[in-house]
Formats: sequence, C-alpha cells, structure tokens
Amino acid sequence: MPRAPASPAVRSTYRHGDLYRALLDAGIELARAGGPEAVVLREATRRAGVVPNAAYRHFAGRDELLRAVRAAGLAALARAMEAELKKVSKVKDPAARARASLRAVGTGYVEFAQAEPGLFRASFSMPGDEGGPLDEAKAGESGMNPFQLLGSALDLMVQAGVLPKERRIGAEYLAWSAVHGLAMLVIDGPLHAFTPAQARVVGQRLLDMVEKGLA
Amino acid sequence: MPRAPASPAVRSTYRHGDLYRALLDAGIELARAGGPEAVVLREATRRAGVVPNAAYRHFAGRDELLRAVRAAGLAALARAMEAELKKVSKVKDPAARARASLRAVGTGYVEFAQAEPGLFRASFSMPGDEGGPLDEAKAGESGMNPFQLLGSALDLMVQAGVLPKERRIGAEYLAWSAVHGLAMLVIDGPLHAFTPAQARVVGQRLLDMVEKGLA
DNA sequence: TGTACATCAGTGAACGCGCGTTCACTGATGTAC
DNA sequence: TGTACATCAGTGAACGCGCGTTCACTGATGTAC
Repeated sequence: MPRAPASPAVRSTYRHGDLYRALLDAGIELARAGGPEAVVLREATRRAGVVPNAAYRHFAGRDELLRAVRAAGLAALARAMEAELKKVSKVKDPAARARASLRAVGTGYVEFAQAEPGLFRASFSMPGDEGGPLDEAKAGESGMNPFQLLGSALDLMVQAGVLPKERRIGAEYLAWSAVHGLAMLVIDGPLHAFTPAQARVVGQRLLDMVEKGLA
Repeated sequence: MPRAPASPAVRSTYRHGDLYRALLDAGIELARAGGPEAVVLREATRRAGVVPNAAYRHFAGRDELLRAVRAAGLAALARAMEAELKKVSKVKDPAARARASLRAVGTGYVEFAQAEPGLFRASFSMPGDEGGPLDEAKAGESGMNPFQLLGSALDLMVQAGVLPKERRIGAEYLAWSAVHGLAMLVIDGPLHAFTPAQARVVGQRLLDMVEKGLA
C-alpha cells in the first residue's frame, strides 16, 4: 500500500492513496449536509482534490456512490441503535429487559434521525427499487442491520412472555412504521418546528403506545 | 373572461385563458409522476404550451409553483380522508362511531399515499421551513385539513368516552406518526415490495395497535 | 541490485443537457371617451 | 356605435450554472526478469 492519503484538495503524490474512501467520505458528508439529492459526484471529487472523471475508477457512476453512502448510513444507524441497547444490557429481569430493548431500538432510531437528518434521509432513499427490508444493508458491530435489531428485540419480548407469539409475526412493520413516521415528520415534515426535547417526549409516548398496542 | 382555454401546447387565442390553472395542473401531474423534485417550471410551461418565462406572470418562481402543488395535494389528501369518513357516518353507536372515525382517517391517509405516491411525497416536502402542522394547508370539503380531520376524530373518541381525555393532548402526533411511517415505508422505502393488499392488512393491524395503544 | 516494462489511477478537455431566471419586446384585449 | 389608447399576458432570445459522463492521454507505481 502506497503513502498515506494526503489532505483533501492537496496531494503530494500522484496517486491519491485511497480515493474510494475519500469519495465515500465526501459523499457521506454531502448527505449529512443536504440529504440524498446533495450527493453529487462532481462535488465529491472536488472535495477529494481530484478531477471529476477520476471517480469512475472506483464507482460505476453517481448511483453507485449514493448506494455506498446509503450502506454507510444504515450501518451508522445500526450502531446508534446498538449504543442504546448497550445501556439496557444490565437490566436483569427478562421481561423488563425485553421491553427496554424495544424502547432502546426505537429511541436509537429516532435519535439518530434527529442527529443526522440528511444521512438518515439518504439511507432511506431508493434510486432503483431494491428488494425487501434493508436487503444489502451493512451491519453494525453486532453484525445486524437496523431491521434485524428490531426483530431480535421483538424476539426477546416473545421469549420473556411479554409479547404473545401469535402477535410476533409482522410486528416489526408496526413498530417500525410508528418510529419511522415520527422521524420523518420531525426531520423533514410538518413537525420540523419541534425541539429535540419535544421530539424526545413525543418519542417516549410513541413507544408507550407501541408497547401497549402491540401486546 | 376570454375564450375557453385551448388544448395544451396548441392555442388559437393569443392569451391562454387560464394559464395559472394550466401550470398548476401540469405541476400536479409532474408531482404525481415523479414527486416533488419532478415539479419543474420549464416542463410545466411546455405542457401548458407556453414559453418558459410566461410562468413568471403567475408564479414568483419554481418554489411558488411547488407550494401551490403542495396545497393541492394536501387538499386531495383531505378529500380522500373525508371520503372514508363518509362511509362511517351511518354507524350509530357513538363509541363504535368514534373508533371507526379514527380508522377511517388513517385508512384514507395510507390509501391516498399508496394511490398517489408522488403527490403525497410532494405534499410533505419542505422547500422553506414553514411553521406548524399543515399551517396553510388547503382544506377538503369539510373545511378541515388532514391534521384537523385527525384531531376531530380524536375529539370524537374523547366525547364517546373511548379515549381518556388526559391522553387526548398530543395524541395526534402519535397516531399521525404511525400512519405516516407506514405510508413512507411502503411508497418510498424498504417496504416498496409490498402489494397494495399486503399494505392494507398491515395498515389495519397498525390501526389496531394505535387504537389499543392510545387508550 | 538493476533495468525494462505493463498496469491502471488520475489527467485534461470536452460533450450535451435541462434547469431557473432576466431582458426588452409586441400585440390582443378591454376600457374610456 | 366607433375610435384611440393603456394594460399586461405571453414572446423571443439569451445568460450562466452545474451536472453526469465519455474520450484519448500520461506518468508513477509495482513487478518480472
């Protein structure tokens, strides 16, 4: 492997070093600042200090860059959810723990959407229509993607006897809808005026509703 | 008022007749086909059979056209919700009627989103950040916008004793989140592969959850 | 250890595209006399 | 009822912009001998 990558826009070496990574990082930054439509090939190459068409050595085109950004965003979302789950790991009582896990997953989700609205939106944009839920989604540290984290929280609830197992099937779509809707309304929609604190309160009440309504 | 408006792209009269309406209709059509980002001034004028800058006689710019499309979309959404509410108007028992109203509102919302994904997305896009929930939203036939229709369904539930009044406050945000989230996941997101029938089933289960979890 | 060479990452220049928006205009329309 | 006129809706031409993408290239790098 060649020299270390130079600082953006200025390079001493002819080769960049790790242009793929640099373009991806730039793409992520663009998504953070302006959502999926702000992920623009030319701007990414500009930030990497490279001529526009150089990107084509590493990505087939703009769509492939966006796809990579999306994967990175979903992985970050998974990590945010895992971080909330970690706080819950000390709870001993299985029923309480299971319930807390579902809340953690939901809280991590909404909190991430609030903290990184642009990246969140980019993560859920669909250039081509891919298949099922988060098919090729990169995983967090646990090796699970956001959808799988939600699923395993619900599994925990069934095991703990908090959720009747006949209600388990399809339950992820219900919980997901609730939490995703709040996220969208708050970051992009008519609830934009909510402060993070207000959003947190509503988020907790929403999770109350889900917990109660699911069982 | 001059002659009747001519067919798009061909006019006999020098004046268009109702260019504002023609541009708005074209804008709505563009939104239906491709969402908010497809609402493009030049294309709207093309469809109206008029030179690009003619639009500036009627709209300050692209944003104002999009704003008008959004208002029209929200009005259409309100009408879809009202249509569902009408089906429920024959229910006599106040408690049953109130519950059915909430379901109707939710069903109308999700069904509209499925039937008109582009217009739905356009209706919830935010160019500048306007204020609270659906502030300047055009109303349906009842004179209420979608948010107000939801609110009055919840009011009905309180009156009927189905929803404790201490839970009434902020309840619209909970119900709205659930339903909005499903709509987004189905039309634009990872649940894109759902058939309308599958979506309907999940939608009804979602409304079960809301109804049960809210009380 | 030294040299010839193939590879392929990044260059330089250019393309066509569609967009929003501004300008000075023109001529059909409705109105005032 | 007829004529002169002001209005202003739509014209025609043009801008500058940034985008994605293609082309033939060049020259630093790592490798084979």
